[in-house]
Parts: sequence; C-alpha cells; structure tokens
Amino acid sequence: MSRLIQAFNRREAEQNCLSLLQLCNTFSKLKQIHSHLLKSGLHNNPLVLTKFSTTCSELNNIDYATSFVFCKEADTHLYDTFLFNAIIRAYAQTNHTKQNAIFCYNLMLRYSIKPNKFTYPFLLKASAGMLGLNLGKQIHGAVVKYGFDSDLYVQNTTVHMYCCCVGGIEFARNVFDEMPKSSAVSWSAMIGGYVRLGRSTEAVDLFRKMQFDGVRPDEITMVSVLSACADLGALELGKWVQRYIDKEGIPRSEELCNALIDMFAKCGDIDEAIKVFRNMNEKTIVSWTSVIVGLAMHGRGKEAVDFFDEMRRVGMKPDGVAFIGMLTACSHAGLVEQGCRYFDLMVNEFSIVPKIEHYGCMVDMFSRAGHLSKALEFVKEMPIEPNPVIWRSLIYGCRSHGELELSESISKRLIGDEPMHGSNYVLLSNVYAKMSKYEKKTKIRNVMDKKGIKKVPGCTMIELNNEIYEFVAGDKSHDQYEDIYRMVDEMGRAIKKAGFVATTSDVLLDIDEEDKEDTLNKHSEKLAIAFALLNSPPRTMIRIVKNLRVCTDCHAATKFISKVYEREIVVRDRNRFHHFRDGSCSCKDFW
DNA sequence: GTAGGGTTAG
Repeated sequence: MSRLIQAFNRREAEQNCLSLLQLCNTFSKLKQIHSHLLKSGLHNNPLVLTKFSTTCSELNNIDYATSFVFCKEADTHLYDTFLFNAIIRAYAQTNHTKQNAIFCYNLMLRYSIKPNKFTYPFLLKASAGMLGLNLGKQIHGAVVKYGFDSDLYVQNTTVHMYCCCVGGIEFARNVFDEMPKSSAVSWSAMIGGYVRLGRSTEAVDLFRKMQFDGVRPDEITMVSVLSACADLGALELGKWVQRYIDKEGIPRSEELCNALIDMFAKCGDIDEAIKVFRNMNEKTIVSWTSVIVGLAMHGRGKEAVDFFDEMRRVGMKPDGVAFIGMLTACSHAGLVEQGCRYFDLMVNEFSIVPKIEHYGCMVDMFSRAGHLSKALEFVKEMPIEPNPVIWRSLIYGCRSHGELELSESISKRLIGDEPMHGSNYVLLSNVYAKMSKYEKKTKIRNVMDKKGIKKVPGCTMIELNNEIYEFVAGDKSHDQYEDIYRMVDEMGRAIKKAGFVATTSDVLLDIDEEDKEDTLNKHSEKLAIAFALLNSPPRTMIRIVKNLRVCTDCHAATKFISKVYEREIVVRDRNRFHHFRDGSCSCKDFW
C-alpha cells in the first residue's frame, strides 16, 4: 500500500490514494490508509481529504474524519466547499447528528468558505429532521440571500423541509405555489407533507391538481397518494389509483406494492391486500408486517399467527414493528397466551428490547381480556415508566369488566398529569355510565365544561360515487339531511321491531331515556349508514370509517341493521374493523 | 467530485 501511495509523482499518488479509498470497505483498512496518508503527506490534499471524509461517512464513522480534518494541527487552507459539503451531507444523513451539520455550516461561514447550491439541500435536509421551524426559516433565508432559491433541487428540498417542521406546511405550500417549474418530486414532497399530517383530503386534492397541470406522477408520488387513500379508508379511490398505476405503466416498486397492501388492508379489503402480497417477487419486512397488521385490524389473529410462522420459515427476520403487529393481532383476537409467547420470543430469541409500544400492546391485551390484575402486575414490572396510553387501556378494560375503584384511581392520576386531555374524562365518565353512576358522570361532565375541555367529536366518513362524505353527530349540513333523519327514524323502528333494545349507558348526557335514544340516533355512524341506505343499490356492501371507537349502542344497532336491511356493513373504527353481516359482527363483540 | 420526494406500528 505504501508503495502505491508513494508513486512517482504526486498526481499519480493522489489517484492511487483515491482509488484505495474508493475500495476501502472496513474501518481497519481505513485506519491503515490514514496512517499512510499522514506519512506520505497526502493528507494535505483537498481531494483526498474530501474522499477520506466520504469514506468515513460510508463506514458510519464521520466523527473520525472530522476529528482529523478539524484538529488543531490541520491546515485550514485546505478547506473548500467540497470538503464541507461532504461532511455536512454525512451529518445530515443520520438523525442524531443533524445538529452537527448545522454546526459545520457555521464553521464553514467562519472560515469564509462559500456554500454552493449543493450545500443547501443537505442543510435543508438536516433542519427538516430537527423539526425546528425557526432554523428552517434561517436556512431558507440564506438560500434566498445567496440566490440559490431559483434552483429546482433546492426548491424541492425547501418544500420538503417546511413540510417536516411543526407548523411549517403553509410555508411549504407558499414555496410550492411560487415555483415557476415543478417536477414529480415537488408534487410528491407537498402531497407527502399533507399525508404525514393526516390531511389526506388535501393530499388527494393536490394529486388531482397535479394531473390537471399535466405533471406525470411517478411511483413515489403514488406511494403517498395510496397512503392518503389508506388513511381515508377510501377503497374506490384506492382501486382507481391501482388501475391508474397499471394504465400509466408506473413501475411497481417494492414500496409501491407495500403501499398497495397497506391501502387495501386499511380500506377493509384484506383479501385483496394478501393478493398483492402474494404477487410480489421480493417481499420485505414491511410487506410482511403490513399484512400482519392488516389481519390484526380485521381480528383475524389466527391467520396473523400463520403468516408470522410462514415469514419465519422463509427466513425473514421479524423486527420490532412486526412484533407490534403480532401483539396487536393477539390482543384483538383475545389470544392472551399466544401474545405472551410472542413477547418472550421477541425478547429472548430476537434480542429486541421492548419499547413502550410493546408494553402498551401487552397491557391492552390483558385488560381487554379482563385479566386486570395481570395487566396491573405487568405495568408494575415494566422497566420503563408507563405512559398515558397504557393507563388509558387499563381504564378501558375497567369499563368492560366493571372495575370502578381501579378506574377512578387511575383516572385521578391521569387527569393530574394531563388535565386538558379530553379522553381522560370521557373514559371515566363512560365507566360511570356503564355502572349507572349518573350523579358521578354528571359531575365529570361539569368539570369538563368548567375547564373548557372538549371531547373529540365523533366523525364518520363514507365514500359514494367517487365522492367522500363526512358526518358528525347531529349533522345537518348535508343537502339530504331531512331524508337522512327520516331514514334514521325508520331504521330505529325497523330494528326495534326485530328485537333491538337501545343501550343508553354510553351516552354522556344525563337526560331521560327517550331523549337519550334520540341522541344515540344522531351518532355520526348512524347518519352515514342511513345516507348509504338511501343512496346505494340494495344488497351492496356499505363501508364506513369512524375516527373514534364505535360505541356500544351503534355496534349493537348495526348488527340489527345488517340483518333487517340485508346489507354487509364494514366499519373501520379508530382501532380495528368490524364486519357486520346477518346480525352479527366479526369482532364477536370483543373490541 | 457533490442534490430532491415514498411504504409497516403507536
């Protein structure tokens, strides 16, 4: 090696050194090269220095390069834009080193090294990951000041950066709207930004505008659009997107297939999701996990277990997310023993350190199944501090299994920790309602009113004839609302005749029985179902999406509706799917 | 010699 570097002339030595670095694939080799650099004096070469830094970064050890480049003895005359770009890029790539990227940028300015148009995408990427809107604005300001804001690459990264900052989406949209020219990348960045914020309707609208503007989407754009469909539960739209992808010859990348699987699973067509999965040539852990999570959401725990076993047979190694899927599957299907086995398997065989989410799944599983003391014991033995999500699953379990005192003591604590979080009050008040403690329930309600705490309003979406409709409780904003309410009344009479008795205990308000029933009848899911009965052909399936958990009364009523009106009704709630058919639900009343 | 957007859970 030393002979190679000490070649006849400096130029040749430089070239040799660059190719050595190019081929270097281990850190020990790199150290060897480093010592030869120092001996031969080649460390005083800007090209070599930059390549050295890039190689360090590729071997995940950028700190090694910087400690050398920026040491006290270093020759600062060697610093140039390329060198800084390489280092900033390396730091921007890794989540926990992003602030170093900004630090190096400041250092660069201090040495009067001019940033160029390549510097800013790295910096914008770094500030995107740090979520600081002010920092993002500063970098954007510098971009404008140096005149790099006319560059398409820089513009796209700026849009992405603002999308990633809390409260930055409108800034992103401003930059996006001002762009004289755009590419699929610009649109994907903006659409992806809306999707990440859960503003899926806007994402879909923007996709439509993209087509109107004649910009050809690529497979990355389609991944975000599918993600929006999944979020909305818009199956028809999702199917249309799938046809569009085929028609336009957009390549089906792994990620695109994964997004298709996820879309079908979240839109209620798990069998189609499995079909996409089976047709994939190369399945990744994400593909497997998406199917497992999908099966879990549909309460098909046994099949999820089969899938997991198949995955292991073909040699795919499960990761922490796959185990979350499995634990959720067990939880939703009441497979407590299986769930415990998977938890042990994860820890002991796969050496995965459980995160709070894994513990959350376990607590949820125990408390749903009514093993409340087991759940509490588990919480006590957890090596990490339980979070409010965990306490809330305990209360949910308390409600289903009549544990009044336990839920009161947990709620007290939760309300102390998060006094403005509405669901902490709603959960407790639901426990009271379930046990007919109406005075206590009213008291909670009054506390909420006094503190100005709002319950998240229930909202149900339904897709019909290429249109997405939204309903909230007592909604009168729809053109057809008179017909809808008439239909709700008719539904109420029909199911009563068939033997349905309203379960009024979930209603928050303390009013007399008849009024309670009236309030129940205005629940958003009932409005959506009535709307669907009015506007879709007889015997066709009805699919609705609810933002909260479905309430006991609506669940019971929907069973009767499915029988009386001969309709299969698929409800996606915040947690899972319910398939209602001929008077019963796929969740077997376990949710 | 350097650059941009994406998928699984909670």
